[in-house]
Amino acid sequence: MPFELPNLDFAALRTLRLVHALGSFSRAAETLGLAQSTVSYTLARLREAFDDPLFVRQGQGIVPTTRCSEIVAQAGELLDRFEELAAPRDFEPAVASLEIGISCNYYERVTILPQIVRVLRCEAPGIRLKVISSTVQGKGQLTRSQSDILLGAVQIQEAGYFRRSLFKEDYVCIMDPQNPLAQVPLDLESFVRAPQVIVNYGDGYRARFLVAMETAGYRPNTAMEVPSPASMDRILLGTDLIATVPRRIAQTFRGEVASVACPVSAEIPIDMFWTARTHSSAPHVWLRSLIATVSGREAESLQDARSSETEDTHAFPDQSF
Amino acid sequence: MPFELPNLDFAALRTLRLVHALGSFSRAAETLGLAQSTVSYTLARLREAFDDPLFVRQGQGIVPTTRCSEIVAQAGELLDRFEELAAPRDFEPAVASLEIGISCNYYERVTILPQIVRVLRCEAPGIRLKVISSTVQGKGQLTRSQSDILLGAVQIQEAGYFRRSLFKEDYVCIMDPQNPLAQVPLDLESFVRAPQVIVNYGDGYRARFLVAMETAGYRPNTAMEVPSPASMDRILLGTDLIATVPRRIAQTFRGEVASVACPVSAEIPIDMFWTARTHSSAPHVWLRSLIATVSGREAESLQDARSSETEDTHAFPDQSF
DNA sequence: GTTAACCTATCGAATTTTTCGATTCATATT
DNA sequence: AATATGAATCGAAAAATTCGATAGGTTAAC
Repeated sequence: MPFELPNLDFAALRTLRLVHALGSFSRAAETLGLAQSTVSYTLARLREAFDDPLFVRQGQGIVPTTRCSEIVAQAGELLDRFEELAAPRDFEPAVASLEIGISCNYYERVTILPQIVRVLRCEAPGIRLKVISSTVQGKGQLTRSQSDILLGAVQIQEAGYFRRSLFKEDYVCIMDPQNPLAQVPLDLESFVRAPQVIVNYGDGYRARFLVAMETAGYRPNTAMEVPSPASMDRILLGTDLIATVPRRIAQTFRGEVASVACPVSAEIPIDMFWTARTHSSAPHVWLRSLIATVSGREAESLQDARSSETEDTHAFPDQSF
Repeated sequence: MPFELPNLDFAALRTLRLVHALGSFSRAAETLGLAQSTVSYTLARLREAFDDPLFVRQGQGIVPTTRCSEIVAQAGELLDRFEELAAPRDFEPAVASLEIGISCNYYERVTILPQIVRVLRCEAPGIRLKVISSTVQGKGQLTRSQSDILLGAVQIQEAGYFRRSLFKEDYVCIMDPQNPLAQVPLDLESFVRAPQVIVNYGDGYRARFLVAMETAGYRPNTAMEVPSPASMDRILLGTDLIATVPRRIAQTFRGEVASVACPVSAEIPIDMFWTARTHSSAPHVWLRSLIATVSGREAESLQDARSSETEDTHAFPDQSF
């Protein structure tokens, strides 16, 4: 009996990964819906199995040992492979019961999700969507399994992610219907001069039309910044302000505000990303296909986020290598 | 947030692998020293997790489903990787590959690092040292994991740091060999009067002999300040200036400048600090031991940076609680 | 066609592990 | 000092795993 084979369950590895990601036992417990003492006990088992303190106290919080970071990296791969292996191979939308995590921002919540939800309630009422704000962390949320699908105008260069292009969006300018600018096509000069409400998405992101403007040497007349285009109509009505928002956002204000083409042309490519972990899971394949379908015709082209390639057998397959 | 998160432990995967190999629940149970019903129960869990019968009865025995064989192949890899991951990390310098961060200043880079590097290239060529300037932030760099080891004449009062005393250094005065002061032992009065090049280490630090002088009521005749003792010889040669530097720094100028004992006695304790984060990591233990060894005999005394401390049972142990 | 041999599945009880709430302990902050 | 934060620990409760015994099902032998 020289060696005792270490034993752990995958849930323990998930806990380890989460503690590492959050830097806190208590927050991990909260996220998992468990008591803090439970996480503490799980960590004790992990410490035993790996014969390492894993986390040591430092200052306010905890800091992972060097070995811990190695382990988390490896364990992450093990978990992904296991979850891929255990992913359901077949499912019936009508009876399947599971939760799928989607990470996206306001734009996708407004333009894509409502249609998805409608279909889901009819055809797959057992699929529960857990939508979280991606802000600028969408990629990390995917890799940490905090979400299964990432939607948005995101660019991921690295290998290890699958991508499907959904559609391209462009900008329109919206304003009070009384605004003189709403009466005629908007020219560039008027656009640049007009007092604008700029959406800054809570910092860390600059809308593409702003980048395009700047590249062309213009600077908008920023009268106000807000973090989200939500209820922009309420802001604009009765003012001389204009706002430049994606076309589909503008459509949600239909009737309330006037919209005209934006003289600065900029495209927003909206993509869907996922990882190998859910790549072969039947419900995920189904949902991704649904998302692509409701996103419209443009969704026919598709690719891997990485370079390579395969083959497609479904109506709206995720990927062709 | 994936599906009904499947959970299994690695022991279950081992059982699966064994059953697959032996083609029998009972023999697997026997091999594992378990009851047959236990294996049956484990298989029930596996069947649930993978949503597949895995084994179906045929004739005398059982036969694996195709999915089962896939799973066994994958699970075998998962098990191998897990066991590799959980295997006690015995550190072999010759093959280890990792980076270790050291925070120190010019003095330690000149006196300690060259010897370390020499040993490392022979015995542990896979260890990459990342040396950063500690200036006066060494402690913060440690706690922020910007470095793993801090070397220098540092005093850390707080708890949470490990310390090992390396050696004590003293000062000598160096000057042009032609300097009259170089011909006889230097007396205090001449020392105080002599025009000095003062090393200010880029502000924020005052050399200990300066503190000692001031305490004794003397003030040096400062002719010049420089941030580092590097190439001090080039500055001194052909002048009447003197400089007071740690003995081992002076030795790097050997032959170029004359050096005499400094009449102000001040000791510089050179210590090594680290944190719990790397305390139990085999490569770090090994390197710390190496640093202590090449730092010489004086390294035998050792303590914790915190209050408690004990004696030492190993040749050059970091610490024993 | 019955029986014997050989498996796996299942049941109830015993055991072990996991979880929880409360408390304690350690550290940092006021 | 006092307070706040967060991990460790304790005892009790809940859940899971394990075991022995037995049931159910298939094959081979008579």
